[in-house]
Formats: sequence, C-alpha cells, structure tokens
Amino acid sequence: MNDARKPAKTTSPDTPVVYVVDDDPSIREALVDLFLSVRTEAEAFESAQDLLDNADLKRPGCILLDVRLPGANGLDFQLHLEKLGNQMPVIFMTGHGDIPMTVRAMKAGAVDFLAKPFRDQDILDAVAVAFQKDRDLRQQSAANGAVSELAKTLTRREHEVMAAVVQGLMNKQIAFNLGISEITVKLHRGNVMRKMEARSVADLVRKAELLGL
Amino acid sequence: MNDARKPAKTTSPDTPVVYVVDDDPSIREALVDLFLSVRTEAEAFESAQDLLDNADLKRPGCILLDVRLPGANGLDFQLHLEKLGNQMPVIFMTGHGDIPMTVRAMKAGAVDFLAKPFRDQDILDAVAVAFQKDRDLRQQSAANGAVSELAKTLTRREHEVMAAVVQGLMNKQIAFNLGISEITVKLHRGNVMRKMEARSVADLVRKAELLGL
DNA sequence: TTCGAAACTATACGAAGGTGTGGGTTCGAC
DNA sequence: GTCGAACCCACACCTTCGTATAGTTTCGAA
Repeated sequence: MNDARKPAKTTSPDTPVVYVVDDDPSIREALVDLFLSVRTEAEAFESAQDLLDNADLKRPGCILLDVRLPGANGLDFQLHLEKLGNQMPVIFMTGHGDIPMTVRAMKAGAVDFLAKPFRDQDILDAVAVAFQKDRDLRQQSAANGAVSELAKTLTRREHEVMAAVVQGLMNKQIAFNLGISEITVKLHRGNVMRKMEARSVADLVRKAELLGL
Repeated sequence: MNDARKPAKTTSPDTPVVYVVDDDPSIREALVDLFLSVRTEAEAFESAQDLLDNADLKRPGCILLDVRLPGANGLDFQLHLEKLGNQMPVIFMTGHGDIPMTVRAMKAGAVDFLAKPFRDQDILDAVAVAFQKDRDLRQQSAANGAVSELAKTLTRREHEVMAAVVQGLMNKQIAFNLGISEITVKLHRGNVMRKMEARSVADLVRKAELLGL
C-alpha cells in the first residue's frame, strides 16, 4: 500500500518511530525521506483509520498528523486516541489552520502545531521534543504500572492496613479502627511491606502515592 | 488615567480581579463593563508598563492581554512576568494573530488565546478557567511556602538527618553515615519532627517531597 | 466434602524508635 | 568574657515495630 512503510533501517521495537499521517502521498514521501536523512525511523499512513489498522502504536515514538484528514478530523482523532488509552505525543501540521483550531490542539496536549510552510528543522525539533516526552511518559507509566502490579497481590485487609500505615497511624490505632488486634495488624503490615517490596515506611509512602493514596 | 480602574464593587484583596491590558480605550471599557455585568472585578491598563507600575499583582486573578501591545510584545511580556516570579494565569486576545504566535503562547502556559471576533461567553469561560487555575496555583504555593518556612528553622545537621530519614535509613545507619552516635541521631530526629510539625514519618516524607528531596 | 486462601489471635522476644535528664565542646556575637 | 546556638554523648526507661511459631475460623472453589 505504501512503499515507505518498511524503512530500510533496523526495526527494533525499542527505537522510536514517527508515524506520519497525511493524505497527500508526495508529502508523506517527503517527510519520511526527511526523517530517514537524520536516521530516524518513520512510517507513513494515508488516514487515521490506516494508522489505527496497521501501526503498532505500542512502540515508542510520536504521531505527526495533518489536521485535515480524510474521514476524521485530526483534533477529534487526537481525543479518540486518548480514549483508547494511547498517550503517544501528537504533532499537528496544517495548511489551512486557524487560531481556535490551534488552541484546541494545544489545550489537548499537542506537542506542537506547525503551519505550512515550515522549515525542516522545525519539524525535526518538534519530533525531538515529542520523543523526549514519550520517553518521560513511558518511564513514569512503567514505574506506575510496576507498583500497580505489586498492589494487585494485596488482599483487601492488606490494602486497608497499607492505607492506614501511609497515613501515619500506629499499629494500635489501625487495630482499633479496623476492629482487630494489634498483632494481626503487624501481620498484615509485614505482608504489605513484603508484597510491595518496600524496605521502609518512607519507601511505602512513595509507592502508595503513585497509587493515588 | 482610567475611570474604570476603580470598580464600583468591593475591593477586598481576596476577590479575584481581571487585569485587562489593551491600548484601545473603547475595548478596555467594553471588557470592564462585561466583567462588571457578571459581578467580576476588573481593572484596565493601557500598556504592560502601566500594569507593572499600577497593579497589585499579588492579588488573585488573571491577566487578559492583547498580544500586540504598545512598547512590548505580549508574548515577551508573558515571559517577563514569569521571570519576575509572577505566576498569574494569562489569557491572550488578538485581532491579527497567527498560528506560530498562538503555539508559542500556549506552550508558555497561556490559559487561552482568543482571536477576535470572539463571543463574550468565550472570554468569560476563559476567565473562569484562569481563576480556577490561579486558585490551584496559590493553594499549592501556599502549602509549599509553609513547609519551606518550617524547613528554614532546621539546622544543618537536622537537614541531613531529615534527608536520611525520608530515605528510609535506620537511626543506626544514619549515625554511621554521619559519623555520630545513634543517640545523637535520635535527638536531631526528634527536633526535625517537632520543627517540621510532622506527626509521623509518613507525614515527614510528604513534606520533604514538597521540598524536592 | 475437601482443600486452600484469607483473616484472625496469642505468646514471646529482640530490634528499633522516642524522650528525658544531665553534661560536654566549639564558635561567633554582643 | 559571657552568652546562646549548635552540636555532641551517655544512661535509663518506655513504646512501638517486626517476626517467628502455632493454632482457629470462615468461605468459596474444585
């Protein structure tokens, strides 16, 4: 469908990719060539649907998107991606953009909004920023996910005890609040520390904060 | 200089104000009237310098700014305010804005960027968002400032001990690291808890995180 | 019904934390 | 030089925490 989809370089699932979405084949090709010239992997798609159907959006990278897309609006597509749980940074391009459109995109978290004509360097800068943002997001989300996984192994009681501990309550108070004996609290507490892989209360507090406590 | 500067309503230093900056007197007046019609305090200024010289920027509120200002550029003024340590939310208005200008303003944290002609409701909505943002910022900055004040009363050693405690180290380890006895660590630790008004280690960890530890 | 997970309890002991009292040094300001 | 702040230490005492052993009960799934 698109000869630029398979780049000549490595396709390691860890190197970041620019997903280019534009309905104009010549623009797609020009952009992919631009990225290849700076050794950046890029794949081109002709529509939002094409991207959703054929791209591996779990890879790190960013999306470079024309606001005027066949079928869907680029701004709506941005929101649609978010609803799907995809947090990949988005850069917009446009030939006929206006200010309200720009404001809406930026409010929704777009990395940049490039009005044609733009210099090659502008787009490369934006991609660099987007890649960095993606790395940061992934790092945070990985840390968060790891803690969530640990928390899943906790029983209901252990959850309650953890919540009380990170509030700074003493075992005695926790026992009273939960209507159980202090020795049982100690038991649960020990289990919490072990399951959460926390080596100190300070450690546990930080992990609990990632869980939103 | 401007008859709309003193609003008819209360001038309590806690009610939020919209600081309107525009070089066109008729627009200034129209905007102030608009805000008065919804019982929102507003003050008008003819230039950025006028605002800096005559406005009490420590009051809660937001700044409603034309990007094209006499003397200074509105975007540069936005950055200038930040350098002065002023974190008041900014809303831009413009009659002749372009997309790069919009992107730059939004990246710099503007609440909104309104292209004329805009509806009254648009601007009122933006102001409501800006007021909320200001409240949030002030609340956070107050909490942060309070903790900083407490931290200032700590001696050097107490600081060191606090840092070690929130890392989850035991008194024994802290003593070894600092080359002092465990009993002295306990002394400093007690002082830290008292001075920082922390009732538990969990409490201390949270306060220390506000300090960037 | 049998089995396992979860929850609970008790006794016991050692480790760690917290506080008070009392006393010491150093160092800079008044 | 005197005073206060910061820093240091020890003894004593109590509280809180953490863990191990050993056992009970409940409840839901196989």
